[in-house]
Amino acid sequence: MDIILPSTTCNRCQKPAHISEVECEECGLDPICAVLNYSEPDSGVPEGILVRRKSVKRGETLFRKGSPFISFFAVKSGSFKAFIPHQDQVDQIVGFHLAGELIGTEGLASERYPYSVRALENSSVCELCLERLPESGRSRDVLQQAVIKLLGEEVAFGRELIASLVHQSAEQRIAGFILDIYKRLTRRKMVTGTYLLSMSRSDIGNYLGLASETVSRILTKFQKRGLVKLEHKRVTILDFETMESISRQQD
Amino acid sequence: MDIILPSTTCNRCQKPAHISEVECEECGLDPICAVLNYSEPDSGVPEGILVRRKSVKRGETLFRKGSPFISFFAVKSGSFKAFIPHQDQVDQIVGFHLAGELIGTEGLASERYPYSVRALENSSVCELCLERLPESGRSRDVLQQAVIKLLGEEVAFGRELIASLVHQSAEQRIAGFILDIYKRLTRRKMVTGTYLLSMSRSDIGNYLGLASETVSRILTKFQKRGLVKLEHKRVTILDFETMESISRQQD
DNA sequence: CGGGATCTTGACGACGATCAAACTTGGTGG
DNA sequence: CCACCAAGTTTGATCGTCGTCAAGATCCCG
Repeated sequence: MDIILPSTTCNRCQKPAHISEVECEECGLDPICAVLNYSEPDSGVPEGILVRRKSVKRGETLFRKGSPFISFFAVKSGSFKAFIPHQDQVDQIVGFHLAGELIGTEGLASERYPYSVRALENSSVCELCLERLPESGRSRDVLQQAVIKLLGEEVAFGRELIASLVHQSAEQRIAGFILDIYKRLTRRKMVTGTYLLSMSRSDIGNYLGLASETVSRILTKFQKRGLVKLEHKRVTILDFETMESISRQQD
Repeated sequence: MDIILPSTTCNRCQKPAHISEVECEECGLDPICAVLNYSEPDSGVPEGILVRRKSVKRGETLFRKGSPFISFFAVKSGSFKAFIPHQDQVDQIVGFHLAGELIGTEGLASERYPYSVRALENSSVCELCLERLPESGRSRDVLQQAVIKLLGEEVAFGRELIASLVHQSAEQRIAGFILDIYKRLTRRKMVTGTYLLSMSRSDIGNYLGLASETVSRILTKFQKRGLVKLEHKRVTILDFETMESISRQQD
C-alpha cells in the first residue's frame, strides 16, 4: 500500500526514512518522541503508542469532528485540511497542516476532535496514541508541560489569525497566505523556491473568507505584476519584498 | 481608594463581598482557588499568592503586551479590553473580558503576555500569582490539568470566532456580538434583561472588523425593527428569536 | 482519451468603508 | 452647579471592493 520511494536512515530515530518526508528533527512531534526515546525496542515503551509512517491517501479522512480523541498526529509528508462539516451548507475550513506540523492537539482539552481532517494529497503521518501514554512510564509532568506549550502556541496563532483576517483586504490575505505556506514549508526544509499549493482555490477562499473567483483573480493579478509565477498549483514567489509589504499594508 | 459598596459575605470564600461583584462560585478562577483552599489562613498557603479584589480604574492598564508573565487575573466586577498596541496605526482589539472571566491565561505558554489589557470602566480583579504557586505546596499536576483545560477552551473559542467572523456579514457579526455579551453576563448572573455595553462603538467595530459607523448604523436598524432597545450604552434585547436567526443565517 | 471537476475571466450589483457634518455625552474646572 | 470642550455617536452621501451569476478554458483522474 505504501508508495515506493528511495530510503535513507533518519539520523534521529534511526529508522528508514523516505525522501520527501520530513526528518524527525524537523518534526513537531519530536519533543514528545524524544521523551519516549523514539520508541526504541530497548526504551521500555510498549509498541503501539507511537505508530510511525502511516500512509493516508488523497481524500481520505484522518479523523472526524466529534469522534473521541485518541491520538494526535504529525504530518511526515503531504498535506491536510481541517474543516468543520455542515450538513446543510458548505464546510468551514479552519486550517491546513503541512509536513512536520502537528494535527489534533486541540482534542487534548476537550476529549473530542473539534474538527475533521482530510488529506489533500497522498500523505503520511506518525501517530501518537495518547490514551496509552501512561503505559509508557514517562513522566506525566513532562508531557503536560509539552502539551501546555503546544496549546499556548496554538492560542497565540489563533489570535494573530483573527487580527489579520478580520482587518485585511483580499489582496493582503492572499499575499499573506502564499507567504505563510512558503515559510512553513521552508522552515522544515521541504522546498526550494517553487512549491505546491495542494489545496484548491475554493479551499483557500473558504479559509480566508473570500470567493474562489476572488482568489483566482488576485493570484492572476500578482502574476501580471511579476510578484509570483503560477503554473496551476505550482507557485514561485519572485518578489518577496513586495509580497511582504502587500500583506502588511495598514495592517 | 476602593468604591464604597454594600457588603455581604461570600458563601464560598467566606470573605466580605461587594454587591455587583461576581461571587466566587461564579468565577472562572474558582477551580484553582478551590485547590488553594481559598487561601484561608489555616490552609498553609502563603499570603500573596492569591490577591483578592484589587481595584482597577477606568482606563488603567492591567498589564502590557510583552511584559513578563507573572499572574493571571479573574474579573470580579467591571470589564476589560485586550488589545495589541501598534505605534504607527490603530490598536487591534482581540477580546473583551467580563465579570467572572479569566485574563492572561495565554501568558502561561509563552512566558510573556501576548496583549495588553485595559479597564473599560472602574473594575476589580483577583490576582493569582503564578510564579509563587510552587510555594503553595499544591499539586503541580492538578494545576497543570486546570491550565490545559483553560487553554483548550480558549483554542476552541478562537476557532469558532475565526469561522464566524470571516464568513459573516456586518449584521450577523453585530447580532452575534450583542447576544454573546448578553450570554456571558447572564451566565454569571450579572444581569437582568438590560445590560451595559461598556466598550465604545469603535472598540466593537475594531474587534469585529467593521467601521464604527457601520456598528452604529446597524444597531439603529435593529432598534427600528424592534429587536433591541438602545439607551446609549444600555442595551435590552427584545427579540431573541430574530437576533439569533440573524446571527446564524447561512453561517 | 473522455468527462467531470476545477480554474479563469467578464459583467453587474450590493455591502460596507470613507469622508464629512451635526449632535450627544461625560468629564473638568471655573 | 453650570458651561465648556473633547471624545464618542449618529446620520447622510459617495465610492471601491468583493460576491454572485454565467460562460468558457483547462486540468486531472480513471
